[in-house]
Amino acid sequence: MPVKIQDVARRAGVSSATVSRVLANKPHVSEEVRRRVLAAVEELGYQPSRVARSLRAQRSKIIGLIISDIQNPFFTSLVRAVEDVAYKHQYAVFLCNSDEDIEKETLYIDLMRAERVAGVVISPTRETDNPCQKLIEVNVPVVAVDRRILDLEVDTVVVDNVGAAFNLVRHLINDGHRHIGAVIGSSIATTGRERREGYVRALEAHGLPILPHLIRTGLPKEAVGYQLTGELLDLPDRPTALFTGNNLLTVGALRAIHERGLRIPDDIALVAFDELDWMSLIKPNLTVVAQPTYELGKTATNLLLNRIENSAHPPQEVVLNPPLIIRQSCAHHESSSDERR
Amino acid sequence: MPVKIQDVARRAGVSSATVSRVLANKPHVSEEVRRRVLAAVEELGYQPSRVARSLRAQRSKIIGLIISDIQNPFFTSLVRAVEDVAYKHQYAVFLCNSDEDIEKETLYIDLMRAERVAGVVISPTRETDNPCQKLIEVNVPVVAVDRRILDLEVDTVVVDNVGAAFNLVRHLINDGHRHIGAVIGSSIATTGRERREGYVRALEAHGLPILPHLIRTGLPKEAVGYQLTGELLDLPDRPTALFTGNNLLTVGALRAIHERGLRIPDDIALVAFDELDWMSLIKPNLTVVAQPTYELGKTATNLLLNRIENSAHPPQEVVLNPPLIIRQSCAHHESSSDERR
DNA sequence: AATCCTATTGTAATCGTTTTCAACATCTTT
DNA sequence: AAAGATGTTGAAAACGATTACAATAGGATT
Repeated sequence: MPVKIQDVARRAGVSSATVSRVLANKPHVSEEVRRRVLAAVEELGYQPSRVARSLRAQRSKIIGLIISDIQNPFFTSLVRAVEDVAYKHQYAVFLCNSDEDIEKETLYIDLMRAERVAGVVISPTRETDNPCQKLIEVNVPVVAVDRRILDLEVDTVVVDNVGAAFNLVRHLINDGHRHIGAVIGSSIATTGRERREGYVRALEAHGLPILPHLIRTGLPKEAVGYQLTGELLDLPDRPTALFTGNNLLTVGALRAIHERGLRIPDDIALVAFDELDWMSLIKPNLTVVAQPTYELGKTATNLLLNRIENSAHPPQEVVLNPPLIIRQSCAHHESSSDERR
Repeated sequence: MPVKIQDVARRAGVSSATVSRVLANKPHVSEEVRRRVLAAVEELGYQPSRVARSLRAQRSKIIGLIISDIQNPFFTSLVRAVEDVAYKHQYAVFLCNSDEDIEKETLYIDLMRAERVAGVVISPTRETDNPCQKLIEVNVPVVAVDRRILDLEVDTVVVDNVGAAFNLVRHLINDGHRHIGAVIGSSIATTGRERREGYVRALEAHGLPILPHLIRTGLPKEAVGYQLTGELLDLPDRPTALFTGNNLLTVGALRAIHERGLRIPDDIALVAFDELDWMSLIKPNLTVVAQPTYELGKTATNLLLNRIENSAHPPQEVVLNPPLIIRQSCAHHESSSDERR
């Protein structure tokens, strides 16, 4: 039904090869013919079939984007960045929501392969045994963003999770806290593992004990944050401060804290990984590490496009440093000064 | 590079036609051959090229999704629904963020056409003169969601904006408010126009005057909500209550209200269109109309898939009724009782 | 046993591009 | 003027699947 290159060729009185050459801005076409072809294209409203092009070129101008939770504002911002960059380069974006589910992730990766996408940006559900392997095998470029894939050689864009978590927890310690709870994502994914490590290192660096029952982990969802925080708050030796390792976990934590009528920072101090734009509306404002989400997505997509152009160079790793933003959620803690000296 | 149907055929000792028949579960294939083919597929890890299929079938198994703001949780939830339904039916989703920009929307529509997508779900930037026309012309099914396209015959899924806005404003009036400001999206899009209409009708129904300077409109973004609300609050005859017509406008309004140290509902009452999941964290909880966002996306996608299967039947319009949720942001207003009797 | 069906399989055309190769024309160089 | 170089164009072969059609074989019916 739609008009095709043959129609344009007929209208302009040339062959389809010539039309193709004009459209691709190839040399060796006379001005006269070029003019006629462009006129025909205009008149017929011709639009090349990207499907036919993809088949011929053995590669679609599409990039796949696989994330774990489209409803998480962190990823939303990342998606936005990927989309912006792709749009500028005339690429379309396949959006896939893996839901932290490895089966779904695998299916989507098969889909990417079947669609012959030019490349994939992924925030992998887990660090090892990742189905991305299948893409690498058939030479589809992959960029890991936010989370790593340990056993594959791919371009990677992450933040310094260990350092940032370390800074957050050290801040609590410097405020006098000695009994600090952690609500973090599970260690299957990079973010959970590394942020936990930052927490542990900060305690160790200050000679504090690592108490396993103060570290709670689970899927990075609000309901889980609510649940885990509740468990910590109801402990006989309730922590005086909390570190939450993910924005949704933070929302859940806040809900649990509010529900118990506890005040921040008087009853419990709170530092959080990642920021949410509406957080300035709640009091007190939270001390957080602000992730450069848009930057993350933009960098990843640019890396991917580079790799698509030229796959020769060795994989790159970009580590961004998220700033610590100190606000009012963790004032100086008095009582603990008795405990240590 | 990837294995193709010919490779499978050779391996199984049959022709590619037979392989195709097996994979499509067509009749007239002997059990013996079917077994051999499936074994070959398994051994080679064959995956059909969806690109070649699309070319041959003159239609991709892809649906296009064009929304105006991926960072708005309303759309995020909608995207999620579309993605879920598409996934179940083996469709991939092209995500396009139009940014309320008609030029970008047009470019994306051209892209959809060039990619020969099976259909498009769109929340159109404007009601009239919509570029979707171009899709209809080439028989690509379109479903409008959240917002209408007035001059095209397409399936449509929206909420009862007029009714819901009417209910919200009536609630304020019943609480004694007589001087009510409105911060709404501009009337180019359905949501802005219809919600404004609901506001106007509610005032009229109660014999209240429509004061143009109390109605502020603009793009549905937080910064705009902040700006417009600020203007209303700084008026010499500041309204005693506010109606915000969109979730992001609400966030901006809250910021403006907080910044001026005003209390809700004592200094100013507030009712809002659409809900945000973190809103339960701020006090007081807002009286809102809760949009069934997931339902919206799900219904739209199902309608689209139906239309793709069978384009014969006349366009449908589904109108969902969002519930009014009364909370604490608009207590009874005393002073106004003097004004009217 | 001749005829007709039906079940199974293969051949080849098709979808809409791009690109290689060859053909021809024109221009330069000797 | 012959030879070679260069510029412009078209014919045809890919890309990888589906499918209309033909071909063959075997079984049933007369």
